[in-house]
Amino acid sequence: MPLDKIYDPSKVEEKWATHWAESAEFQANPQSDQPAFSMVIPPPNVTGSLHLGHALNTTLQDILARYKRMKGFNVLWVPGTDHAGIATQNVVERQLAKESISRHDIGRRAFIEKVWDWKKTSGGTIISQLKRLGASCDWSRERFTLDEGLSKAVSDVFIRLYQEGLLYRDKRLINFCFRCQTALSDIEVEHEETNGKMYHIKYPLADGLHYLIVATTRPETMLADTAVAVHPEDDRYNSLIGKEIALPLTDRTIPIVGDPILVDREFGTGAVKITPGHDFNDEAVGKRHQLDIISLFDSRGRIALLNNLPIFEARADVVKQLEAQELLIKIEDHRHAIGVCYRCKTVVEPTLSTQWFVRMNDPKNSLVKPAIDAVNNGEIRLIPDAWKNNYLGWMENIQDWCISRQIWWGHKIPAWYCHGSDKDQCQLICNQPIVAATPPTKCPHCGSTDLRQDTDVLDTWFSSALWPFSTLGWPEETPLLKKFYPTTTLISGFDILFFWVARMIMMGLHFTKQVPFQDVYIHALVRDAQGQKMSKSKGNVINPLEIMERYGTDALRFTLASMASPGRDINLSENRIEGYRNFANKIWNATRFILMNMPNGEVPNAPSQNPADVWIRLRLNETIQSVESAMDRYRMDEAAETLYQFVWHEYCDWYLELSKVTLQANETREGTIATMRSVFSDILALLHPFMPFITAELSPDFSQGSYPTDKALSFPKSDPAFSSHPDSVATAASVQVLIATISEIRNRRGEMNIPPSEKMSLLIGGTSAAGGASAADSKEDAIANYLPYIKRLAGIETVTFGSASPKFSSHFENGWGTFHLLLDEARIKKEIERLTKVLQKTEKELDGLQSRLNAPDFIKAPAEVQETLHLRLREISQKKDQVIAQLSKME
RNA sequence: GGGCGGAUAGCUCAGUCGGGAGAGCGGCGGCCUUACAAGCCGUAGGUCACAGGUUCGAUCCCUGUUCCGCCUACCA
Repeated sequence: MPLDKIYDPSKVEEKWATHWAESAEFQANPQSDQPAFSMVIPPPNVTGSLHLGHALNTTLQDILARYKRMKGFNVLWVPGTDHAGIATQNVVERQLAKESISRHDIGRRAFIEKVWDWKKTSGGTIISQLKRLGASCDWSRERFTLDEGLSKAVSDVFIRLYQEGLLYRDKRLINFCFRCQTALSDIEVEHEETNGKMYHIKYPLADGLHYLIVATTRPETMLADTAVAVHPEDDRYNSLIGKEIALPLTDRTIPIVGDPILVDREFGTGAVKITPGHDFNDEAVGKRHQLDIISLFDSRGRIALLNNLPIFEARADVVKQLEAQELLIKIEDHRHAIGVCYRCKTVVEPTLSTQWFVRMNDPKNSLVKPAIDAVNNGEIRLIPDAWKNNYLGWMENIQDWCISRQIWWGHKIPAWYCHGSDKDQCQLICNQPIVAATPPTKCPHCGSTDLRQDTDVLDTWFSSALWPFSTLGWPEETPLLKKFYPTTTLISGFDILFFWVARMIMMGLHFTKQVPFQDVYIHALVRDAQGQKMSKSKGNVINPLEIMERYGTDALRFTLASMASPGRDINLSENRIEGYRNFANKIWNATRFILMNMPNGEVPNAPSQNPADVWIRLRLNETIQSVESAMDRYRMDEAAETLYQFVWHEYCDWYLELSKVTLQANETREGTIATMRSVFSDILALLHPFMPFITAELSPDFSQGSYPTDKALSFPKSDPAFSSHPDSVATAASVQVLIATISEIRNRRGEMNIPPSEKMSLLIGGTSAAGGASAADSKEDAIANYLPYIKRLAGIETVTFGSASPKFSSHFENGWGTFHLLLDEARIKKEIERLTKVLQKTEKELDGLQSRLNAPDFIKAPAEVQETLHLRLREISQKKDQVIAQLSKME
């Protein structure tokens, strides 16, 4: 079936995506004795839909997976999704809101059912999009963080951490999002610079005579103040330490304390209101001075003391009251960072609350220390390693991790509390949670059967921290776990380095006593062409599915791969994608050309000695080696670029063009077809990890029978014996001279605008170094083989050999001799112009070189450097002499 | 405040044992040379952010400055 003239990805991609998703060829085999290679996908949110971050992440993993598979590894790539507690709950709540229903209206059980329903109908979107991208995951092993097995792992880990004292429940200040109605961990709070106000407020002393001025950005919290702090060495205030303040708007008095740690004498007024119930710093001050803690907000962020006003209205109200009492000195503009919820961007409030925490700062460093060591000693490699310092810095300052969330969608906390009535018997003990895998039937202390499970669920990141081993069956000793754990490589974006990667390292080391992965490849963010972060509000979001539609999935994949240079964000520009779409078309048309020359699908098997065939095989070998070297260093960008250059600018531009000569002659034809086909077949294989669709589509044309699966399709091997053989090397060198010769002639034709249709004449003489007619004769034989190539590719009709030096010609020299491109008199003016330009350039280059060589201390440079520079000097001055000779001859 | 990354052609980006600056796109000129006009051939275009330093020699190493991005932090 003849191929279309233009490659249309939409005609083939769907077919292959479906084929890969349904076939068993990517299923890993725990019984195989091939070397294992394993990865787990960073599970996208089940609510997700494909964005460019997913596309990049998945493409890089797929390239690696397919590459390793073709290299003979037993590859396991585990796919799956994350239940994404808050995000998913938000989605379903929004749906209910359309019917004016809140989750509380229908209750917890019914709501959870709704979420599962939603998951069943809509949760597969992201997975099918990953499949559409060509991801060669083992889809038979798809996991979900709320699967039974994974939930068992979560429960086990929770219980063990509790038993080891690494998990505790405590009433502490935590970040609370009143919109999501839940506590958040530290890193779930984003800091946003905003223009706020700084309020200066008069705080009268209890004696009624003096006052202090405090400065605050959150005046409404003053209702929960329990002290004012000053610096003990601040002469303005230190005599007041120990005195009392009559806190305005309340009937309370609060002490003035001296605290050198918190108070900065230079900032604000040097006197700080202390609100331990709503500020992390103040909480610390409160601990140091045994201050009371007052909580202002109810669970919805309203202040009971102010008629249940929400925070921002309460602020306005407080300001109004202060003004009325003439206690407000001034309001200044003030730029500062406020914390917002990473899910809904609502301002979060530090709030006193009882929550579960993972202890990071335990004296034995059980979780943190091993995770630091593993990266320090290279057991886990971060790539690029610039991330190491970042990682270590964060780990060294890590705080306890708040893991309980007051939402409904997620893993329920396996803890029960006794609500028994016999308070006298075990009043204290019954307040302790009963942590167990299965619901206890009665309180072990008082025997009461009134036990109620903790209503909170766990932070989504708690379950994803176990992902590399929970997906393989842990805590069971499954064959899968044995064969594929620790996983080989993790590919992740830097944005979840702390949310996810660091926690997997801690949990992995603690529970499996092994690293969860050996290499962590950290890729960057995809931005728009101007380097702006893509966001819905800016309207600059590029939808990968739309790109795939317009340019093809291979083009998108190749773009992402080739732009993924380490440590740098990707600014995705559409013209780059278009360029790689053209590349796919180039491959398509190269196929058409080759098939045109093997009309019956017959593949001759004769090895060829045609120079161009030898040359391209040698270059193929070198390309294979470069690609392998790049892949081993996780330089997918380098590998992609190398392939692009080789395929387009060597194989297509030169080799196929040169081959048109040998294809014309019966005695050379077969060998060329064989080489052309086999090299191209290797090219398709080399490109397959990057552009799986088009290569899968075209490969069958170059092999007997049907499309070979990845497992059968092996990565091309380089052939060092052939590459280093003196005959191959010599032939390839000659072809390089041939290419240079053709380029020189084309260059002159181009400058003079001589169209290809106009055939020209060439006179070839001996090299000036050898000189004389005999030298010219000896060259004649050497060049003879190459003349047909020169004629066809450079538009030459007649070639003569001789030592004459024609007056009207453009001339150049190389290893083969002296070439005169014969011109008619009318063109000489153009040639003189060209030569004058060349002369200027040469002189400039010569000057630069001369001055470097003449530098007084240049003798200190290494001998070989001196040598090459002198050599270059000789070459250039020789060239200059030639140009001058040419010019003088023509005048 | 601290830390990290970036600044190279008009645009998007490569480029480390320090020794002649590259690609794609765009521009310009010429070609339907029958695989491909999503193509072919040729060509122009850069004080490698700025200022110092080390060196025989710096896009590359060191110091400082400016601008941009990100992370992080208790300046109320």
